[in-house]
Amino acid sequence: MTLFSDLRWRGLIHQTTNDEGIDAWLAEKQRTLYAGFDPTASSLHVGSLMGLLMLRRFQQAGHRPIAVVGGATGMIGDPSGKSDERNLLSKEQLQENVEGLGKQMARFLDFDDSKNPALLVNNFDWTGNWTYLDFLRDIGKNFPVNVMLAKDSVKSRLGRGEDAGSAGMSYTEFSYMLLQAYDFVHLSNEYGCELQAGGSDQWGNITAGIDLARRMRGTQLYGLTWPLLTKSDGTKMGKTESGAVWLDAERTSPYQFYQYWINVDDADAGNCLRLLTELSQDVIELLDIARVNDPGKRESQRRLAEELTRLVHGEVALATAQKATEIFFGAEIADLSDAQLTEIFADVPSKSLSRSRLGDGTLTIVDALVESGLSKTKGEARRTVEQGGAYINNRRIEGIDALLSTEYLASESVMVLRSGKKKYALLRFE
RNA sequence: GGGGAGUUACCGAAGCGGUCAAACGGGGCAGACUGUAAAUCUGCUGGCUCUGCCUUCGCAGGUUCGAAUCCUGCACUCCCCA
Repeated sequence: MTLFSDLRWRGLIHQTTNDEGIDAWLAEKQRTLYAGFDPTASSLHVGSLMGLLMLRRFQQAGHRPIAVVGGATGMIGDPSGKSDERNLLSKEQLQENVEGLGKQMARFLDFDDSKNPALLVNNFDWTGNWTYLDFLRDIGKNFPVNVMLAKDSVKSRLGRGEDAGSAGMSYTEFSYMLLQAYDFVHLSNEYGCELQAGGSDQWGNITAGIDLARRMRGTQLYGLTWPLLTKSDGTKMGKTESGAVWLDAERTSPYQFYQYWINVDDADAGNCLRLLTELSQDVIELLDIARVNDPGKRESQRRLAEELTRLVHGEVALATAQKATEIFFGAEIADLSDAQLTEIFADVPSKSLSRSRLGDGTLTIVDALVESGLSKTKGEARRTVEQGGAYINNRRIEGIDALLSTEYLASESVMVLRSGKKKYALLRFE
């Protein structure tokens, strides 16, 4: 199967500038392509996965990927797909973000390959030195305003009347597409880059780049977009109540990341497997069948979580996330070390108590629940225990008078308390 | 300025002299069921040194053996008439 037919099968192709020819064009020889990443935060998130994986798929197929971080375009703000004018980030903040993104990309792309190494560039490097007058004369001259006004990203913001929510648009954002268009021209000059890939909201910017290249140099460039990653209910993938799902372990722990995918709706699982994993068509189709026959087993979600966690956080973090999952969903906790518990329960509140309280026979289960913060009052703690909702190391504790001693420790000095199904807290006895 | 209604626990809302820590609903917390879903069902839901004690029914006083319930004053909210 060719790269392109695989992408098609996965549903990764939304539009191309050359539907009939692109498959053969890619098969013909090594091509260089690029995709851009917005440095609006210092970490990539689930939304960036599509782009990273796209570049990765191309690299694995022997092509040469360029990841462009928008140090310059980020200063302007891409209006595509946005209903409101964006706040500008400071230069310092942008610089920090650009560096953060670069580090994460090494997980997905091989920058040292001898045949087709990936490349990471920052468009500030070639855009920062333009003077305003030069830019207007050399670039701006090639942009008919009527064409610019016809782009969806502009139209949707200028719509009057029926589109009452439209927020207008500043000249700054209106100029955005010129910068991105020039990126493409620059990359084609500098690196022979002929293809730009992006989310479907990038179509207008991509074609703007292709037009500019034709006008300035008479060269033919190509574009390709992937669909936006949305759930069956129409909302964006990668958002939780507590915010975006990040690829940075500091922001979204590997456990939370793993859990996010485990909880993907049945209706979205097939799509996610196709769009976000590198599993083969055979494997994915078997998972589709399994999902219909035995949805309760959730093999698709497990596989999805496994593949993505491994890719983003590595094998070791995956193992920890899986171990944590086992524990969080009831497995009795025993024979672990402080270090392991600390890692698994990284997201759980903990409290330190004096070790002597374990020896003197005064610390009851009720006290422990209150100390840990799992219960607000002793009355509440008592109720929890009486109703069978109190656990230490995932073993139910009966009787409100139960005294805690060192034999309840799960490791050298840590005890794992749980109230109800999934509220955990650690007590450290030091 | 005149007349009326109200202020109850996390929220809404009963209670109108003792059996009221206060009905009922929502929320919350546990349990069962279950696919780490949704729905459903059950129990609990002021605090504590817990067969009892303490603090709560706008605030402050008073009547009474006894008040969330009656009286007086104060504060705030709402409605009607000017």
